[in-house]
Amino acid sequence: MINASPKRQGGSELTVLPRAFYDRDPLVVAPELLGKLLVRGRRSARIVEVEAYRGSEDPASHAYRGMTRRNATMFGPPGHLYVYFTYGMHWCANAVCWPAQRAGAVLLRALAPQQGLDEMWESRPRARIERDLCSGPAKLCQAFGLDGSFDGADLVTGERGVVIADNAEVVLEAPSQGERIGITPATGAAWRWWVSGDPNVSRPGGNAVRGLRRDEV
DNA sequence: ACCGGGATGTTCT
DNA sequence: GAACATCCCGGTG
Repeated sequence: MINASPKRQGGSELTVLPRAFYDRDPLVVAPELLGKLLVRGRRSARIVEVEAYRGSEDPASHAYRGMTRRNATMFGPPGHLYVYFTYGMHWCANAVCWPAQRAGAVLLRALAPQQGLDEMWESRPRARIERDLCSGPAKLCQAFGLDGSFDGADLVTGERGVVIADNAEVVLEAPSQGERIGITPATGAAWRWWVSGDPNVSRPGGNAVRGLRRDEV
């Protein structure tokens, strides 16, 4: 039980997002997560890029073909962290959404580091500039030390020391929106959102894989 | 800046 | 055996 009510370095209290925040359609939750703070111990960062995965209705979702050992957390209650292993070496983190069984999730794709940067640099020795710390789904897991032992962690109680908190200081402009990145069933759905112009966004030009250009909103 | 390819091993077919 | 919600490095302009 750590950091259920984390404090900023300056002393102002942070408000942890309640369960009800996550208990909604991931398409609604995802853009609302922009600007919120991911907090673990002294480390905190503003969420600047997310993608929605719509459970069993979404061919690109890990939950599309039903529950397996890997994706079991997605089928549990909302407000927990779904952390999975991919490409033989990387971890990625999602916030579980929707009521249990619907298996919705929001992938955290990029963060803007706020505090505890020294620990992030230590966790990411290959990073050369600050925007390399959290500018990708696997990078941010490295920076925050998130791995399989955090799969299922409750973001509301802060049971394993990780929470997502409100961030009243940030005024949020209308986010940019485009297609999701790195999925093979290219669904055509624009279920990725990012903070316009933020240098930490993983691919500012949209889905620009292999020379493809995407229209931005 | 952009592009191509290798790393690396779990999960599911 | 193939796929994988990625990253990093080394090539070329």
